[in-house]
Amino acid sequence: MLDLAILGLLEEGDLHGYEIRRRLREHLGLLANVSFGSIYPALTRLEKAGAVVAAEGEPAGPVPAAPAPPTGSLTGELAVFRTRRHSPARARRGRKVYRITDAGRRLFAELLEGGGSADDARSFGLRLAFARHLAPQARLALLERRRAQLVQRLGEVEAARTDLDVYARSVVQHTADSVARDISWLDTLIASERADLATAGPEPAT
Amino acid sequence: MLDLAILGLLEEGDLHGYEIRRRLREHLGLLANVSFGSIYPALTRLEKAGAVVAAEGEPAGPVPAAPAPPTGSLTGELAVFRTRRHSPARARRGRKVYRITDAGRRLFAELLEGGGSADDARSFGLRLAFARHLAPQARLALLERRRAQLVQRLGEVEAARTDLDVYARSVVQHTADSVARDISWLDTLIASERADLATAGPEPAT
DNA sequence: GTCATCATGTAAGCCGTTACATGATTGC
DNA sequence: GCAATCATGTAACGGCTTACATGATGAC
Repeated sequence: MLDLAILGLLEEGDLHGYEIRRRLREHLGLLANVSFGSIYPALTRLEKAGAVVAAEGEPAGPVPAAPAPPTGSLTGELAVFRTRRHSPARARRGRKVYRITDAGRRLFAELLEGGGSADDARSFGLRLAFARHLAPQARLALLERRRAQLVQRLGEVEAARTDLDVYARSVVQHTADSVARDISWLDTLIASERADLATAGPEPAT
Repeated sequence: MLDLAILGLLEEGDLHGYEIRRRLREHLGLLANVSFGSIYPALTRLEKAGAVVAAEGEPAGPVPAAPAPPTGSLTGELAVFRTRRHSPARARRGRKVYRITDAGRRLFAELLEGGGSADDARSFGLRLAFARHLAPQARLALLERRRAQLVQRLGEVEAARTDLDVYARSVVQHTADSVARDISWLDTLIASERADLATAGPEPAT
């Protein structure tokens, strides 16, 4: 799950560990408390797996890094700028900037789809937050899979109509309400995706 | 957290591991996927700590177990009945029925208050589900502590107004809405608790 | 020159999972 | 007698946390 988040952030620009953590806390509310003890090992692991490469201190390369492809996001370039604010010629030592590789992009795509199979709320939220990188059909599939899960969960929760006391009942009830709300949220997202599919490309596809 | 759940269930009647798991899935929607690999080690741990005692196969004791104190819940007694459905005289071998001890009750009370300090949603939900066992003031304190946490979280989420794309923004927005909803739910609970305190015992206390 | 912040990393441990192994009881 | 369920347990591992250790950089 952390891998997915890291790869997703690296998709829009090179970053070092400290910065990755900062963005995790700031941008996504999910994964807010992720700590260094998780991030650095994860980066090492990803590097060993060939999903990312580390450029220690950006050794005076004339070509900065991200060639600013039209990804639609300025964040990456801003980060590079901010990084260089102080020492325009000398790179900061001991700072490892990571860049995603082609293999990493493939891994990211795989994780984004159902690869890791983790089906909790956090995992879904994370996937959806990066859904921009997903093909329209895959996006729709993600939403519908999640919806089905929630519907099932709602059924289970509502079946638990036992002799609970006030407090337990309140918890169960509020949980059920929350799940129901999540489902209708998903419904609006699904409707919106369907509309996009209908207008943009009404091809029958595979 | 599991310890809390187990002790809470044992407060209203003696149970064996398998049954504990069943109730966890059924009653509380939280902790729905807790597995045997967690429960049995947890029980062993609690037994070693003196929080529970195990009666292997209920060795023909004439006094069943829970002397049916007026806890207000019939669940425990029902469980005992169901357990005995088949073999009224002969106990099932290899089945370990656990009973909570005084030390266990103390541990339970401690965990129920802020002992373990874990402040996630699950932990709170679990505590609230057992809030009946809490003193009114402690109950109120629990609710208000949680409320403060959520308010802070809401602030952080709303501060994250950066240049997110549609999907990420939707996730953040829905998260914020959910947190806001949780807060107003807590508000009704808090109001209700205050009302109870005002009518039942308007003592200034400590 | 010292303090806050930036930055990376390691070690120990918690809390839970899956998978595996085993056996009793009951319904048919 | 056989299968489904009930019932208990172990082993290996996963993912993340806290706490610790270290050092560079920049502000003042």
